Amino acid sequence: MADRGSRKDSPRLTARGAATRDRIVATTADLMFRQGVAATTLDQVVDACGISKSQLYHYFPDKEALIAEVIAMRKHRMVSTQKPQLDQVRSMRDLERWRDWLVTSRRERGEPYRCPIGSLANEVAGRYDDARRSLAGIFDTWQGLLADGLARMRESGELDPGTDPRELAVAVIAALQGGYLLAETMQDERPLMVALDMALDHVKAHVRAPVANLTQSDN
Amino acid sequence: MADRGSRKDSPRLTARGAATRDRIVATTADLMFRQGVAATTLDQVVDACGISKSQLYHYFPDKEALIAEVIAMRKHRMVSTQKPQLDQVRSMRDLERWRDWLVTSRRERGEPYRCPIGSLANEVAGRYDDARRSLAGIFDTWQGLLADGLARMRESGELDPGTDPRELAVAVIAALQGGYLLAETMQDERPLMVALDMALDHVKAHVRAPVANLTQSDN
DNA sequence: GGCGAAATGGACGATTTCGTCCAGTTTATG
DNA sequence: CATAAACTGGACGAAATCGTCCATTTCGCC
Repeated sequence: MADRGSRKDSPRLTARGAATRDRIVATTADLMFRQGVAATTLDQVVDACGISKSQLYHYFPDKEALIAEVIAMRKHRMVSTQKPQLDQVRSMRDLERWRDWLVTSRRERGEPYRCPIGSLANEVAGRYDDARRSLAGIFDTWQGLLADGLARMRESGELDPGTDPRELAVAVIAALQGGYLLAETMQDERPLMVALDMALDHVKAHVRAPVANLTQSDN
Repeated sequence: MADRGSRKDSPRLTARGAATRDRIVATTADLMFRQGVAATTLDQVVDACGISKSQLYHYFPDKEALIAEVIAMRKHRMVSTQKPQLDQVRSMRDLERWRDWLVTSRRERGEPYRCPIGSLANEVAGRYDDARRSLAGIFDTWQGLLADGLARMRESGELDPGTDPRELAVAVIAALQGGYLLAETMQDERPLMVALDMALDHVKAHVRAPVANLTQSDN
């Protein structure tokens, strides 16, 4: 398993130190999620964490390194929430459950219509190339988790043998991201749902045609 | 026609003044497109325009007003480039032409994989609510142009009578935006093309089913 | 307990950035 | 051509922001 570099660069790290460090990253991630990377000040981080400036520079050489850690945390968090859901995908029904879970879990937490990864990517992609690459890796991993599920659907005969799970996964994640952007901008969750419905219809279009009963109305 | 306030707030405006003002907006728009809103400094704008600080504050009360003008310009530019294309949409073939034009025109200009409106929206949506509303209006207009084309396709009988052009347009624009985001992050235009192909397949799924030959494979 | 390293607090400096001010120049118009 | 208003240049101030420094406290370990 590839070490993210969180623990390696600081030779020795006390339990308290590790806790503080993690708290800094988590708090910064939250601030950057809500107001953006550039708009998040190190002084804000210091205040929100209840620490002093020297801590920040004790654990991170500069702001860019802190951003890198935030991204690493986002990857870890994405995998730990998405993997359990996507690993269970074996049918269209499971995929619909995943879609519903995406929408309802966001709604329940009262979070803004925004993807923690997508919004990050949009802001830093043209500015910090290392960050951009890391975020590309996150998207790649995400698409991989989804593609694995689609591959299972193909192997089990639900999807057409000619289906490319990877390409399908790219399309679905793109729809998800675009749906988030429109939903946030218009302050309305319907664009997100519409986009996800399109994506799932697109997957459904690759369902192996049943021998009879072609006229069923789906959705 | 709703005046955007470009000419109204300055009672008299010399030809030279108007030219300078427009140049400021255009240059700022370009800088913000390439490096983001927060990362674009007023001093950078001053340097890039070859003007001095007082001009900026002669024409615009503050940075937020300048951002507002940039957004207004983006709307104008979007309409002037998208409307000629989308007004001609009367069939799936036209829609495919629009898709190809989107991809190739970006490629020819050597621009980054980024939507001038989407990237703007992602950055300011959670920060300046006025800007967010304006951008929502742009998306709404854009979707309207596309929906009109889809409505023509429905009226001419190419699309199913039960089709909702507006909802379809939302889905297509979402795919476009998500495709842009993935393309920029992964530095690869394929996600954009995959997303647009999905969107067009989704429209195609609403093509009125021919009376016979139901088992045709689309795509 | 004692020693060295890690962890912490908070002031401080350098730079950037937004916005102001005022003196000088150009333009429109009688 | 004279005058007022639009236009312009560039220095300047105030605040924000990144990053540094050093004294002090806490922790790990013998």
